[in-house]
Amino acid sequence: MNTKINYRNSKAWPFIEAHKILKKIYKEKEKKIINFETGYGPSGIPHIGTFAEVLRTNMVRNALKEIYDCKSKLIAFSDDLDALKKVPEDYPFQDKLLKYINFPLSSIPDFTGKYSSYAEKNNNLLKEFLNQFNFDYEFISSTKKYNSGDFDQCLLKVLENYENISNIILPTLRKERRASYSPFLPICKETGKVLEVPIKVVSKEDGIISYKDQNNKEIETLVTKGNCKLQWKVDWAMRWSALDIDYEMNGKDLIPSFELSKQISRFINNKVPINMPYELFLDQNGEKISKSKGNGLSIEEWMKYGTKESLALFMYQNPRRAKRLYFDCIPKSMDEYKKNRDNLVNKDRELIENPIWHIHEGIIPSSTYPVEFSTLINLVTALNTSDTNTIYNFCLLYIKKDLSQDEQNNLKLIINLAVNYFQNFILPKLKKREPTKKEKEVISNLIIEIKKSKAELSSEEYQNLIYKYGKLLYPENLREWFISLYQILFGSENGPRLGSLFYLYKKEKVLKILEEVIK
RNA sequence: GAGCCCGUAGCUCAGCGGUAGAGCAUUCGCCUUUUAAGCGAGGGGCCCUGGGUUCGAAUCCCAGCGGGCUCACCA
Repeated sequence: MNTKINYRNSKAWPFIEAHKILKKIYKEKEKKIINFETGYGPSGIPHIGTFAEVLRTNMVRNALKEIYDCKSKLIAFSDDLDALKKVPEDYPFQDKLLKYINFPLSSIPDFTGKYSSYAEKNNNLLKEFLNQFNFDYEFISSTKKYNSGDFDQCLLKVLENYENISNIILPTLRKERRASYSPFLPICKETGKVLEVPIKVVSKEDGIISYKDQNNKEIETLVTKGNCKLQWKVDWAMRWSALDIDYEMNGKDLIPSFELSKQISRFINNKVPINMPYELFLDQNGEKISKSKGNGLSIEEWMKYGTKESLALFMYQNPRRAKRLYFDCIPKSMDEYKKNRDNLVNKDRELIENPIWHIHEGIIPSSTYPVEFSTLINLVTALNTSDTNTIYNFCLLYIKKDLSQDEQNNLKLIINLAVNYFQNFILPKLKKREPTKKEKEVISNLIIEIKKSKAELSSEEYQNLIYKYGKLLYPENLREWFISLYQILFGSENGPRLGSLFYLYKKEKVLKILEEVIK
């Protein structure tokens, strides 16, 4: 911790959140470790929202580290004992999965055969994403925790307060649902399904309840040792106590649920984390992003066109505001990242207000890419090519200074991203125009002249030739000539300096391109 | 019905007590050689309305109007 900085006045939200934690734990003298939790439901592939939650929670954790010397832990908790409620629309083995409705996710096979269960596959996808960002986290499987008995003590407490807890939930439910509601969901020994059935308390001391199975037979079961799962709002509250959770974020859709779980926790160990609700991501039209609709962006899609840092920056900005998440966000975020990185000053005070500090957990990279991403996209568009070497060499012509190894690597990296962006979003919209009869004539004369030259031409020589023939066609207004060439060659009104481009392409390729145009 | 978010340039948004900002769009000027991947110059705003706090409000508070999302099945 740097004592010179007054963190208390920081406007950066991770510090504001960290101070809320500090304020609370000052009262708990025994506190040895601060636990941050993020939840994940592995019923489908990880959502970008889940990812955002981990990223943002980690930013708070990092801010806390800066102001308070204390151990902390980031828990990624997977609700893999939850029952499968419906088959995700994009899942390839629809029919096979349909047979497993109401089964715990961790008990469903993975039909690709690569993982031990359906939940395991999705859990691993999440871990892969988190590992890409080098998060330091502890992954916890709900199934393992229930089965190991780690939750037993808290489960018995829930049973002990069965009536009190039920009374909190029941008023929030509709009549039909009230009849069948129970905080405990027995896992059927015969079928393996998670049952939503009314239960009777048999013995609070021994932790035994009973329910009627599908054949109307009265079955007794322990609530402990993985025989029962808690209904989720109770489950959430139980987890706070069992895992001693100090901080947890949630989407605004869970605000009412959080309030209920908070009440429930009074009957367990009364542990309620500091909480920050965040706004949900919207798509281009302002609608909620959902996997089934396929709108908005997935993590993979972002990573195809932007760096992980640009994604992290997007997640950092204004978590309490609903933000539209679509393709246009990527170049903007890429440019803002560079701007923030270039604006970095060494003053501590300003450093912690800069998103870059939070994105990189306080360890600032020594350099970033040497050109703005949007400029690079313009270049790729102007060159109308996906050839990364040509683009790279043109960049070097333009930058005119030596690049460090890091900068070279960064440049190569974002050129690939820019090419992807160009191919998917710009190329389909470009329309090259046919040259007029006169233009064809002039271009073919240009071709002849280039052919005449024995050696390779320099960029100046190419440029001179272009001027020479342009003057024949547009003696008063050479500008028209260039606009025409750009339209014919690239489908846009602006373009690169043609002499330089031809020089990079070399004679053979230049001739090929020009001949193609006048066919 | 309840909760949350948002109303700032034509569009998308940033700013969140101290002279109204960016990108894109638009208008004008610029191609025989310091980078047209553009460059230079301009136009465009009762910062939703009304009240309050303040020396001072786009910014904070209250009320309203408008837009949107979420929850009230499941998680």
